[in-house]
Amino acid sequence: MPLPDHPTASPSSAQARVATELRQRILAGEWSTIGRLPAERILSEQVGVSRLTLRGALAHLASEGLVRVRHGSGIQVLDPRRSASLDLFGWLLAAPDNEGQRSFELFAEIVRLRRLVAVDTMLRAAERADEEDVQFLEQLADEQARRTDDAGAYLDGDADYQRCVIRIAGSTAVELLFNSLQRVLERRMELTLCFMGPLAEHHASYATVHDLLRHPQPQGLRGMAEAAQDMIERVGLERVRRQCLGHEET
Amino acid sequence: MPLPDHPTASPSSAQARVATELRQRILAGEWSTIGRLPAERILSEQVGVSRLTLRGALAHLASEGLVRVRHGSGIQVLDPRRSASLDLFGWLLAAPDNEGQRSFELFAEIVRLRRLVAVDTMLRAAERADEEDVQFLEQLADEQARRTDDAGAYLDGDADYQRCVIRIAGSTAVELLFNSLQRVLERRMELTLCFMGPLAEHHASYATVHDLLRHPQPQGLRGMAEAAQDMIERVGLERVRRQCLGHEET
DNA sequence: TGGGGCTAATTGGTAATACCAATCGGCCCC
DNA sequence: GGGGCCGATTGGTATTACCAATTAGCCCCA
Repeated sequence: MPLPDHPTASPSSAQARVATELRQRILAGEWSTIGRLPAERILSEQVGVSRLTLRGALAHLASEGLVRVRHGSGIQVLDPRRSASLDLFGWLLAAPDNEGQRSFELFAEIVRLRRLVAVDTMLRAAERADEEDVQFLEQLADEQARRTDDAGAYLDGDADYQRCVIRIAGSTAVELLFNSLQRVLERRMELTLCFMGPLAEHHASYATVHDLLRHPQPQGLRGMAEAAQDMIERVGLERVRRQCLGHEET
Repeated sequence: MPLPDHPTASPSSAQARVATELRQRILAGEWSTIGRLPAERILSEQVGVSRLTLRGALAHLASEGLVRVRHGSGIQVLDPRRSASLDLFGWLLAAPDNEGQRSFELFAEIVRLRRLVAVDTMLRAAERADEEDVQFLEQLADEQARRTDDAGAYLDGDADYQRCVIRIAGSTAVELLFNSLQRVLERRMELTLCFMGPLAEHHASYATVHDLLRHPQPQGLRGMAEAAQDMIERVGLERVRRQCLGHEET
């Protein structure tokens, strides 16, 4: 079964294309010595688009924390390590020059971060979940069983399931963070699928969650949750590692 | 000593003003039934700005995951719970209708999330830190001692310090997540200061970090890190709670 | 009568131009 | 020599026109 390619290139709009180009040049450090970009009018002519389109691209970069546009002053280039937002990570993950080993490392970082939050969320959910909540989760899991042959639908359903757990845990911040992480993972959906492994096997893990939520034994729960997640992470990441190092795709 | 007010209102540019207005109306559910906004030309006339400015505002909202603009189709209103990014949290925290109790709850969520990541980061940093790293941190801490009378400088220095710890831990993802969380906290800097407490006392906590990094005893380290962070969180959040419920500011 | 393809209305995307507004630096006056 | 004023630089907004993708509906044909 062929896995879908990841959408490295082909930004549809001119705005996105310019944003991608400028992002690369900024991350390559082209203007980091002078500390700011050329004036909008100059830069727009350089990249061959109207000033309007350039401004759109700059708005993207500003929201990612790569630049800071100030009225009267110019366009300040920021240090990504100090001010780039989590959104930038998606681009790092999809950058063509981050293929192979680096690609795996970045993907592993996201997975570990997600696991960290997931374990904590599970603990909080276990404290607050009642039987009705768990039954609703079981219902979602049942629906997932019928999607094991449609990867896209299964991924969506799994996201819904996890959002439901987060909602039980009751944290808006984690809910939004999950969305941000999800957006990052969507850039390399083929790796996400690889990480999850055969969907039929993955589906079995839902039952473990329900068990944990039904029997919240404060002492051992953290250990159980961590152990389960740890195993999934180890097995899944090993699969991803092999895929990343195995075949090089342009 | 009067604490600085939080910048609830006064968006300087028209773009930001329109974005704020639309964000409020979207979160209030104004268009969630029909599922999409009016056409750009219509909407721009409604809010009284040019289509260009409106597009700038829409770009912001799109990057926050509140809307999705598609060529040919209209402007789709998304469900914030499913697609809003972490950036939106800053606006929730600063929204005038989230004052008082709600404001405290949201702030507490961010602090807990940050603590969760901080503990894990500390563990990873302890595994990798050498004496040189710790000495550099001590140097940063020393500089902080001279800033206890300048809240702004102290906050910046503290952020640098934490970034340095993250860098030792070696996770790009956490580095970017920290930046995103930082951007959120900057919206309520007066609460952040309140949380930290008297800066002279806060400064003492750096020494604890250096101890942890120097003596990485695998078994007890997690407990120590959590206990220390837990205490800080409990004391600090109680201060913030009092401030949030104490005085109501418009 | 039903289905497929084509067309036209809707709606976002880009461009060119002009002018407003904030910032910064240098000059001039005191 | 220092402070304030003024103009050059540069981003912010408005207007207008046209391109391009999408959608829906109509028409034609089987």
